[in-house]
Amino acid sequence: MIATNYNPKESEKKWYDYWMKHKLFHSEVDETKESYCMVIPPPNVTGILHMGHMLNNTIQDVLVRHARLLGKNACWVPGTDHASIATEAKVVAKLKSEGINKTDLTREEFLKHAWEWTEKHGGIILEQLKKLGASCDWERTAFTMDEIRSQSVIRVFIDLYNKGYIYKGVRMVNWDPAALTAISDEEVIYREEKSKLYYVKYKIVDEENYITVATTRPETIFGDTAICVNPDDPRFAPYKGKRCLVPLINREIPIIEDTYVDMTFGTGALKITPAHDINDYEIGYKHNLPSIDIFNDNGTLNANAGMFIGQDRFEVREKIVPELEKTGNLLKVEDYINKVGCSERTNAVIEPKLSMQWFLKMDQLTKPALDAVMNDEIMLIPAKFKNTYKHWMENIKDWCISRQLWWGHQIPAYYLPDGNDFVVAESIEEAVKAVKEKFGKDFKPEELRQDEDCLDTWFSSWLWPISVFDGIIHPDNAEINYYYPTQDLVSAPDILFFWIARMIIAGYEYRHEKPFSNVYLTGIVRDKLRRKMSKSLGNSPDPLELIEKYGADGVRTGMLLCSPAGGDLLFDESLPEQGRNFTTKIWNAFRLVKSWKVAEIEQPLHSRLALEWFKNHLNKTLETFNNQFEQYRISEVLMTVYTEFRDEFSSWLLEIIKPAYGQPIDAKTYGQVIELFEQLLQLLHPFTPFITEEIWQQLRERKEGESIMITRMPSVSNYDEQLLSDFENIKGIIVASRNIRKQNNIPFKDCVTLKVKNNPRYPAKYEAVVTKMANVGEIEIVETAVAGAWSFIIDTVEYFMLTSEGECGVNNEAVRKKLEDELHYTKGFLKSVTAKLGNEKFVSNAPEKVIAGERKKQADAEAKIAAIEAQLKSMN
RNA sequence: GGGCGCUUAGCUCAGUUGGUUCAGAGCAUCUGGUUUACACCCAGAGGGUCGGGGGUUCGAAUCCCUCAGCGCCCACCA
Repeated sequence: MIATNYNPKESEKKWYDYWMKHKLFHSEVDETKESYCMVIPPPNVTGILHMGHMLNNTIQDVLVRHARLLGKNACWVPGTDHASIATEAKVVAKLKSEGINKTDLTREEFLKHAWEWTEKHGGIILEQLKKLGASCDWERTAFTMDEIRSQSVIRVFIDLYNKGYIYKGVRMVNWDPAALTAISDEEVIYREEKSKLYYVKYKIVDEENYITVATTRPETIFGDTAICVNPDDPRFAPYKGKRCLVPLINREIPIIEDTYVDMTFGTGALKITPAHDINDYEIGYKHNLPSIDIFNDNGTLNANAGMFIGQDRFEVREKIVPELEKTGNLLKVEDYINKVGCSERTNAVIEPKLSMQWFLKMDQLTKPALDAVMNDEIMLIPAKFKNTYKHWMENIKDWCISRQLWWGHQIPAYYLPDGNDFVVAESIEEAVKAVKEKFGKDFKPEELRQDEDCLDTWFSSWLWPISVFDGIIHPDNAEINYYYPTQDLVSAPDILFFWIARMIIAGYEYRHEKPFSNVYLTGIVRDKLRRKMSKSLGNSPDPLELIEKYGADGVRTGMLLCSPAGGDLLFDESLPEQGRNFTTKIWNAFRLVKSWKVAEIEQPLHSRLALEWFKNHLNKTLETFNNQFEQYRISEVLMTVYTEFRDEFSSWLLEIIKPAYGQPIDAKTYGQVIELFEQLLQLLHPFTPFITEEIWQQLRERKEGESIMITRMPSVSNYDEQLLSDFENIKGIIVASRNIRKQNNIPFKDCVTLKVKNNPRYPAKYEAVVTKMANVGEIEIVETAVAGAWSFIIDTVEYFMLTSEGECGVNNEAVRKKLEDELHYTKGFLKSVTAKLGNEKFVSNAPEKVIAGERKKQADAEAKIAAIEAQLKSMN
């Protein structure tokens, strides 16, 4: 007995467990099979599933299930990322809520807390992915900080250092005052912000004159070490070589000249704060100016400032204004739109800061990675991202890879007691040896000190497609050789540089080969108002609640129905609702089929014809399906299957073969329908894995361990275009007859009579389908129009409909009007085609094929006009 | 400031190397309908001067120019 209603919850649990039990997601090296591999973009280990993950992982699952159905050895490797900054911030916050400061802990103590936190929250997100139906090979679950991945990172660091790509140096870096670490250029997001432009007067030494600068950051005046003007600016000629006083603290600084200064901006004078601005730093360097760092790491002012010590930089910006006014050093304040750099992670305003950091030289590494994308060795989908990628690669700067954090891979550099000389080594023991070798000195392990910093998270994830197969430490192992390069990567465009580009770089550096062939870049999930989904706006639904409400299949379908490649997905609940409705539709079709009693009776002609048609149709659809899949047009593939199932299979095929109430269905038809249903389920399975498994299992007797997941997708066979087109005409006849019935209140149970005016285009072969679907008696071929009947034209064939009593319907004015409109239109069409064919330039320039097409159109139009005119005549 | 992309039905999008007079879907809307799978449904219908202007061409949603609006990426102008 089949349940009236499909129960997604029950089905999802049952089949996911079943798939796991039979290890159907698991892949092993098998040289006899083609591998299809994909690595998951590892979510933050302590993160929870959001809508972006849903979209992303649904697409991945569709791809991997599709590959499996094509008979490939499909392997989707899951895992998580330690997410250095994000996780450390969470742990710090958690400790703080318990009254513990990170600074009170040793590194070891802190890491203990961090690991506890990770063990507690880690993997939650992976469990959530299972609810979605993700068919990952869970036995391969990796973590960027587990043993193998950590070793890989260290090995790569050392290798790059030895190759001379990694260096250590004092540079101006982006300092995140909230996370208390340096971050890379890519992690800085520039925003426009309303701000003020403060005009601050600096008194000239020994004169009553002032020089005025315009600045957005008056709180940094304590770090000023010069005022700079353009040497060509006549306004400042009198001040050449003079000195002035920093307001409030009255420190003397020189007035210098540099062509860098834009004379048209502000007052034409620029204050120079080498410690807190990248440009000022360069000018300071050039002019040999001292650098005064007035900030603590957390963005408060330090003792160097001389005032406002310990207060936050933004507070000071407010407070300094009245002080400057008091001393007469503030000329005016203007509104100003400023570009402000913020930390991608903490959203804190970045403070340029001079500090000792580790960098990776990028210029040489990027070459093969750039070429690979430009010559389509690696396809970006959509291709528009090629430009963005190229631009980034060509303008890449050295990557700051050190972070002043504890949660991450500690930099394997070991310092001698002098604190200056160091070696890079895999372990302390190795370091001792290396020191001996390099400096000829013997030290005990405890005398060497490892670098305090850890590495940027992306310095581990850029190895992901290699390290998940242990391809760094054991570059020749069977797994990496078999699975690498992977096929597809599904990710969001916002990590194109952070992650994707760097994986490509690492791929070529460490495997001399691309890490993947296709990069599918998803859109961003937004709400209907195009706003990003965010916690603060409260516009982000909880994915798990959606699954609860609409079922995983419904949510998956809903996400994909509306998600063009690379385009944003404007989500609202009508989408999963539509998805859910579709799963219900599938269920009901299944119920119908299973409700039939099968008998060894003769197959009705209409069933045989309909099945023949549908097989052809399905083949054509399958071809479309394959083409769209190859182009990664995932939502179009879904739509293709959606309409095939709902319109062609359910509304046409099933309706045609449906036996009369209480009557059995012939075994032949039934068997074929089951087979076709199975094929449709296979096409649907990548999108709706659960319900398709549920139905597939019930459609026939199955053995334990069998699954639709591991069946083979049907392949395309030839189909007959003429047959398909004839059948469309048959549908047209049925639709037209339904309309006439409706307009004239003729119930379906009343049989009607149909006559056809003799015409070779009439698809007589399929009469039986019309007879059943339109409930007509025998169809008669006539030589002349039937006066007074309801009439219509399909493909230039004229049809006449009467009630079974032979009563003639009366064509009403609306019908006549419609015919007349059509006649008018067709005549116009004919005229244009005829004119075109009469145009010598067209005939001589257009290709043969086009001209032949036009000729056919001309003939068709003429035939159609004749048919309509005949009908109109018969109405008179 | 530089680069890239977008603008097609109320909404979200297709529209393959230009082939015209029928610019397609899905959703939404409207009109009918409880016929024995399904109202989470069925049967129908309406709705677009393809952002504006100009050009190339026998022919333009499609190619070129220009204007307008939107979006993304990059960039050290205080």
